[in-house]
Amino acid sequence: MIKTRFAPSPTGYLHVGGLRTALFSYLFAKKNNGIFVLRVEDTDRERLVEGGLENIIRSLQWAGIFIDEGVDIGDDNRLIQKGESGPYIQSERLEKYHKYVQELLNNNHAYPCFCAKERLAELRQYQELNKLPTGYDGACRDIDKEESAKRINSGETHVIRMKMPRTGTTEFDDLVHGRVEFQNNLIDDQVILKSDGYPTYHFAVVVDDHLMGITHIIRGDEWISSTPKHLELYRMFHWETPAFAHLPLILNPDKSKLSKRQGDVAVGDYHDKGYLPEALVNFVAFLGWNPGDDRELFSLKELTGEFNIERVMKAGAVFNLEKLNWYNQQYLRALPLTELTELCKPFFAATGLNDLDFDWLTSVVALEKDRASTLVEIVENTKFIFTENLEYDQTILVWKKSTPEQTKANLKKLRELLNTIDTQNWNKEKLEALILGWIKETEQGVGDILCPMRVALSGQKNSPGPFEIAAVLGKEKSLDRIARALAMI
RNA sequence: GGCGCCAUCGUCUAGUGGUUAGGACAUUAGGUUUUCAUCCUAAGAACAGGGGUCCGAUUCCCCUUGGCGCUACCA
Repeated sequence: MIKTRFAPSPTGYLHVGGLRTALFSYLFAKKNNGIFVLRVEDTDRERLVEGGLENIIRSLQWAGIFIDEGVDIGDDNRLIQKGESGPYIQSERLEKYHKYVQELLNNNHAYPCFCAKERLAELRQYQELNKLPTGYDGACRDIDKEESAKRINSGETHVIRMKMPRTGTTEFDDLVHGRVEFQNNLIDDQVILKSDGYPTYHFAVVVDDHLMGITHIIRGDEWISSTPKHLELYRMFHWETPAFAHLPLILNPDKSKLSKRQGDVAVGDYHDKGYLPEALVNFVAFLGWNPGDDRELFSLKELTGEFNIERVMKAGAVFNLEKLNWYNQQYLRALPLTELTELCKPFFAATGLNDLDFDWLTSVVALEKDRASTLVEIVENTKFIFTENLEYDQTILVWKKSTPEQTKANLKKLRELLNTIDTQNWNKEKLEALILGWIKETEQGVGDILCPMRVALSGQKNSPGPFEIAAVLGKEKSLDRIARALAMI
């Protein structure tokens, strides 16, 4: 049985890189009828953020990624843990780590290290200054057991380090990179248990992946260099090693690892800006993967069917916001209008527009459905509908091929004509038929009439067409706006 | 500094020992349109460099260069 996991640290929010890692782990598990686990790696007590874990799980749920086993949010909105290999939160597993550390100590695979942080800092400084490889020098590696026992009993602070072999190589076959090889003597003795009694990532990840029966470790490329340490731990314990797949990094436009400095990186930010989860997921899936042909639009379900770890790229991929916008536009358009309106409602509410008639709001949203690329854009671009006293810029109001006098006269006649339509017949089709018919009949320029009309109704340089807007505004408001515009010329 | 990973249009990518090196986003130009957007049409745009192997390399190998990652009692 295939089992994968996503193992975030609850340091605040879900990073889009994290989303992609979670997505690929999830897809790989689902594709193979396997199990997807969520484990929480909270061994760094200083970086914990209140509510960070809930936020991460909510973001995953928003994206459509649900957890088979591990930490989740239950129906009562509380954190729950499900599965046989719990607890799934590392801070609740300390006893297990201590047991395995002890085993390593007993077998002489690990040793207590009493080096003060200051000494380590000096050591590194010296190494850097002299352009030597940095790393622990093994000062405590050969302290004899009796002495270290004595020092520990006397209360001396210490960490536990694993003994890396000083010779040989460690190699493994990565599912995306192929064979990767490292020289053992260049890897220093990693701390596995910190002085506060918490394990380091390197130790906890190995113990947990083993105990939880993880078969495939799918994680970011930044871990590839520390894989030999993990492999050595598996060897020390005589545990079967899982398969590894190191995913290419998602990059900033300058090709560095995607970071907050250069744009939004939190999944929540994209939600807040009005991106649809389907679009983000589709986009992020294509950062480092493709189906091998020209198809680009994939639902999560379709991705599950098509995903193939062998088709994952080796090189990092730049996060291209314009392409995301395009994806979002595609999904926006594909959405039924009522559903789209429903999704827009909270965004309207955020600008103070509450309790609007739903059917009418639907017609407002329809104005921008095929034009906007985010939900926020829909709201922003339809703001003029709700604005009470529009201000007009005369240079826009008067069409470039016309004069103020002409415009004034045209709008006046237009208004009179519009007044002949009664409220029941006030809809886009009728308006269009009437006005276009009149323009044709009187042999006027289309732009001479429609342009000022559109600006009078919207106050905008650019907007949807005049008939759609008029229909949404209704007769009274439309005539009112034209009158106001008239007064401005 | 050391180690590792990577390298096709600006970006995401397809692709093959022999192709006019394909698509998408973006860009530019034209067309449709009452503005903008949409839509349609077209164009420009890439195999990092140098050695091999081979009849032939973008493709296989090596080197160089460049980019990135790691190098913590962070993950």
